[in-house]
Amino acid sequence: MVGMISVKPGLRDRKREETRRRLETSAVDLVLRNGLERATVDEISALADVSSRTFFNYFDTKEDAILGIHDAELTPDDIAEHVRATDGADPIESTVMLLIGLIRPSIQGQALHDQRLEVLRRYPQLFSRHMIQMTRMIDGLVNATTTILETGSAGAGASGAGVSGASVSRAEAEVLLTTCGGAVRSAIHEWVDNGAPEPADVVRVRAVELIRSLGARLR
Amino acid sequence: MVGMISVKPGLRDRKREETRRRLETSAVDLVLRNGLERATVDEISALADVSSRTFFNYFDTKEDAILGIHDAELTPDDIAEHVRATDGADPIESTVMLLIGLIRPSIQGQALHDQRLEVLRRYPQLFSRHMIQMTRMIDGLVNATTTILETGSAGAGASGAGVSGASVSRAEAEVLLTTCGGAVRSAIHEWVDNGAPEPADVVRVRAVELIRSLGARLR
DNA sequence: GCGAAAAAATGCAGACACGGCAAGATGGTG
DNA sequence: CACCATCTTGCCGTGTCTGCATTTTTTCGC
Repeated sequence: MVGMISVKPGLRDRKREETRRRLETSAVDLVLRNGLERATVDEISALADVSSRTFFNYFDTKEDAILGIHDAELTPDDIAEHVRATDGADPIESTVMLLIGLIRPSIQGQALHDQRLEVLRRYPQLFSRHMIQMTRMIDGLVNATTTILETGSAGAGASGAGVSGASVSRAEAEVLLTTCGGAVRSAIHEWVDNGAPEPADVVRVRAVELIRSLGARLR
Repeated sequence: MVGMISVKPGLRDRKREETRRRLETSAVDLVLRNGLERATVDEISALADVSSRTFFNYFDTKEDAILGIHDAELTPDDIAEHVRATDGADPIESTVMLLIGLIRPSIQGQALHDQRLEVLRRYPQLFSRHMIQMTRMIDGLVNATTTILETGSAGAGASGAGVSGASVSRAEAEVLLTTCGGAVRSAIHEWVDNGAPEPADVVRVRAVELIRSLGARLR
């Protein structure tokens, strides 16, 4: 479900993508214009030229639209795919990349980019949404990883996603992933507070750095 | 605001405490009886013999009532107090104790105890509420710690809460605290999934163990 | 005790998020 | 073109949560 939808978009899917984009930009625009509270789903939908009912066909909550979160479910296959793609890389680095990839849309929406950053700067509460999302991802990750380890469906490459080895309890995996998620969150936070030059790279490097630093401190 | 409210409860405060307790038990009861979705604020309030309007004088959200979360604000003074109380203890251990203390009510409500655990077992989504709460606490903690470090209001004991030393960036502190929070969350999760014998001790020990294990793995 | 002041409870009205359902519009396909 | 799947939309309901004005309850000085 990650890199396999490239045969041909088709008008339908293009329109759907376009509508989603319009909803996201409308949401961000209205939040910046009227404030987070005063931006209602009705207004956002109206500005995007769809019914407010349709809004909920695209997003679960208002905040998801603002952040551009597609509720990315993470299947065991996705993990396996990622493991394969980043084979040989450092486990921590690989894990951080995976997590960043999941919330990338919310921080890298091209034209929305600057405005979305401004929103995050003005309403830092939205970061908690990131954390929730991250937690859900982590749960999914742990489950998926467990599945992989049990079924061995990732083949010989099952030792790369940072949760490698058979002697890792579920709790240990959760803690490791939570730490990575927290590092990513903090790195994004820093990055937003500054001007935010190049996206993923800076964040990734900083996140890994933070994890290393923690490792040193836990001695 | 932590250990100083012991002069004399007074009728008012006792009643208030009682009402809160009734709301919490009513919430838990109804969730177990009718399910999480079908338990409405109106029902909960009715069962607790207060108006549904009053409900929101006690809790911000329905889930807060179910979990028994009082929205514990953490002031710099609280931190200083805690630092003083756990002076000499291991920084990690001290930090874990602080975090556990903040969500203790939600896992240690005496008579509610078993039922609340059953709720958590049936609806694990509620754990995410814990995580939000934890994140908020962490933000508060980081801010408070910064204040302490700047003003030095904790006196000579400012080097105990796990965020000691002057060379700790905000991001580093966040990551460390997030890790501790994640460890506590996972420890509670495990503890709930089992029968849950003695509360705080088991959770604390396990959480610290998880953090140590992570430290070893981050080599 | 008693009466004023503070605090809490309540009722009411309403904004808003979100969901189910069924009818209508529209792109994909043989 | 016709058929099917999917998407949109309107309608209406339920439930969360808030502001405001009013009433009840507790506290406290006297």
